[in-house]
Amino acid sequence: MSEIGRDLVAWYRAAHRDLPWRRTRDPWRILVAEIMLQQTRVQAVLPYYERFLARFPTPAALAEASPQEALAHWAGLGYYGRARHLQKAARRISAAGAFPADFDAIRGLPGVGDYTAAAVASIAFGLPYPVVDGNVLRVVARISNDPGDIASASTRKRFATVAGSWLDVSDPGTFNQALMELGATVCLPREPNCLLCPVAAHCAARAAGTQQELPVKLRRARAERLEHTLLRIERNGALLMWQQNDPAQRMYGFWELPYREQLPAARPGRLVGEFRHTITHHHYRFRVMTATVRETPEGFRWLTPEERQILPVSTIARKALGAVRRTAARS
DNA sequence: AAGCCGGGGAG
DNA sequence: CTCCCAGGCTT
Repeated sequence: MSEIGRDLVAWYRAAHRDLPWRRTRDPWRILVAEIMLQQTRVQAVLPYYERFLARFPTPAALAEASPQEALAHWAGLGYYGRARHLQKAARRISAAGAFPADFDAIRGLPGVGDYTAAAVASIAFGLPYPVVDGNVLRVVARISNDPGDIASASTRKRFATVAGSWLDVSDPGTFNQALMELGATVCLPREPNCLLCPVAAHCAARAAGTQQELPVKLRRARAERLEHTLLRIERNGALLMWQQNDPAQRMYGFWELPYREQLPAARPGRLVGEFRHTITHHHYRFRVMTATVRETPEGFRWLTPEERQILPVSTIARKALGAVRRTAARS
C-alpha cells in the first residue's frame, strides 16, 4: 500500500465518525446508504436511513411495497428518481434471489453509477475499486496540486487513477471511506484544516499554498426567480390537493396544493402565509391564500390529515401548511 | 458535454 | 446571497 493509503487508514481507524451504515456489511444496507448519500449530506440522510430500513429491511420488502409507500418514506430527501430507481433495483435483486456480487453486475442496477458501484463493491464485498465522489475529487486535486477542471471527464478519469494508485487492496472499503471522511471532516471546500490533516506532509497544494484555490470547477449555474400563489381550500378538515401524474415533470407522484392558475373559478379568501423554496436553479416565492370552490374540480381530491400522513406530500405543500400555522399563530 | 433533478447547511 | 453535498440519467 502507498504511504498516503497507510496514513489515511490509520487516521480513519482512530478518528472516523460512528455512522449507522458503517456498522454493517449487508450489501442491501450499504446500497440504501450510498443511494441516499448521492449529492446529499450525511446529516440530511440520518433521519431517513433507519426509518427506511426498518420498513424495507430487505430488497424483497421494498420490491413488494407500493411505489406510493416507497416515495412517502423518501419525501423530503430530494432527488426522487433515486427512490424509483432503488425500488426497481430491489425488484431485480429480489427476482435474482441474491445481491449481485461483482462490480459490473452492481453497476448495472438502476440508479447505480460509477461511484455507487465502487462504494458497494468495496465496502460490502471488499473488491478493489476506488470511489470518486466530490470529496475524493477535492482531496486528489489538493494532494496532487492538480488544477484540472473537475467538471471535465478527462480530469475525473485522471483523478480516479490517482485514487486507485493509493488504494489499500487488503481493505478497499476502509480505504475508500477514509479518503471520503478526510474530505468531509478535514479537507473542507472553503477552509481545509491542514493542521489536523494526516497526509499534509504528502500534499502538494499545501506545499505550494494553493489548497484554497483547489479544486477548480468552471461550470456555473444561475438562478431563475419565480412567484406563485397556492390555495388552501378546506372542507370538513380535508384539503383539496392534486397528484403530479406526469413522469416527465418534477415531483412525479407527489401530492400538491392547488396553484391559483389551476383554479380560476375558485373564490380567493385572505393571505395566510408566505415562504421561499429553491429547487435546483429555480428560486420560488410562494404566497398561500385561503379559498373556496363550489364543487370538486376535475383531477383534485380531498385529503384528510390521516391520508396526508401516508401519501407522499411535496415539501412545497408541507412548507405551505407550516407557513399557514405560523401565520395563524401570530395573528 | 451539458442540463436537469431537492433540499438544506455553511460561510 | 453562493457554493456544495458519499451522483446518475437523459439528451
